[in-house]
Amino acid sequence: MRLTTKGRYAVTAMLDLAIHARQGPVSLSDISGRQAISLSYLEQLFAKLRRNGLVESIRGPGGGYRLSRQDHEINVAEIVDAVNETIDATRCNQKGDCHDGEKCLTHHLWMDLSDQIHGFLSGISLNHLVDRRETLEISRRQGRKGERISALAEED
Amino acid sequence: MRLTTKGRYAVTAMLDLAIHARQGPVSLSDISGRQAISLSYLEQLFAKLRRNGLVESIRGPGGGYRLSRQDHEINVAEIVDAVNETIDATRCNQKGDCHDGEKCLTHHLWMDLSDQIHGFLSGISLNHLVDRRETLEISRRQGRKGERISALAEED
DNA sequence: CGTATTACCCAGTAATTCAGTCAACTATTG
DNA sequence: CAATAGTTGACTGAATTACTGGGTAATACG
Ligand code: FES
Ligand code: FES
Repeated sequence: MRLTTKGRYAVTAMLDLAIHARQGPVSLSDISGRQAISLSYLEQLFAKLRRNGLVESIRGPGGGYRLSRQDHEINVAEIVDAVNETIDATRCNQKGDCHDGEKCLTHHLWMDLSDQIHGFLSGISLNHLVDRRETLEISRRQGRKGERISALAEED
Repeated sequence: MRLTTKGRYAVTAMLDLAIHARQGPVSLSDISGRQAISLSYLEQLFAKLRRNGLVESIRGPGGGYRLSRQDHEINVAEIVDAVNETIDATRCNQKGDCHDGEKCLTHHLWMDLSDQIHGFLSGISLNHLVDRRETLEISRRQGRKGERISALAEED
């Protein structure tokens, strides 16, 4: 099963993108600064996100990245899938051949688990995350160091 | 998140143990033969399983391992936990400090995911797995090469 | 008693994967 | 043209995994 820093960073970065969306394209160096993710590493991740049609890029000065769909149309599972091959709990990659060409004793269990995880993550959209109270909290705290985040979180 | 061959092997081996339970203690070399898992590797896994009170051992000729509880009282989450530290989807190990001492933007998401997975796996007992039709199928096929599995799967 | 059988323990290793870096390149804006 | 920002690919150090081997301790059986 693969859920590592790579997938987590990707989701974090996408969420950052979604939060700052209305201020126009967001550059990777902004995200890098706010989320403490290495710029070069972000470049790798966004290359994959772009190939999978989750974001689009605007080059040149003032450029950056933008979600290619609305934030309620992008779910977490897609993001993880995009950077991490696939979030699959089986050993055989769903092929059922990890004993010696045959299904191992526990194949079905891992298939079920994969479904479970995928179902859960695909039920959560970026919009969903943006709206969470805690996300606002954290994002506002991050905003204080450097970025103005304007009228996004003016309550509480 | 850690779910690797180690955890999968552990569950597979425990299931094998549960299936062959009524024939007395099961030796690791039997399991090794049936499930194609290296003997020395199994030893490592069972050391942990034993320390966590999931199995008990009988030494000497005719010895082997035995479940220390009934098969419906052992669930998959316990097994994975026993060999794999913990099955945790967060980066911070539940501590909420992976940004710089503070929660990252997506902390809550990974917490929820961890709960989800843990809930799912702890709802599945060994007994549950033993009773599945597919498990019988596969086990019987494995039985043909070497081991007699007697009247365990005489239907279909 | 002694030998075969099994668990137990520890140290080490090859291969893989992750996380991150670097450097060179291309496209766009102004 | 110069500055900005994305694009690409190769590369590295560190960690982890998966696995091996050698030796020790307990027990049953003859
Ligand atoms: S996990 Fe699919 S065959 Fe073993
Ligand atoms: S995953 Fe817990 S703080 Fe980032």
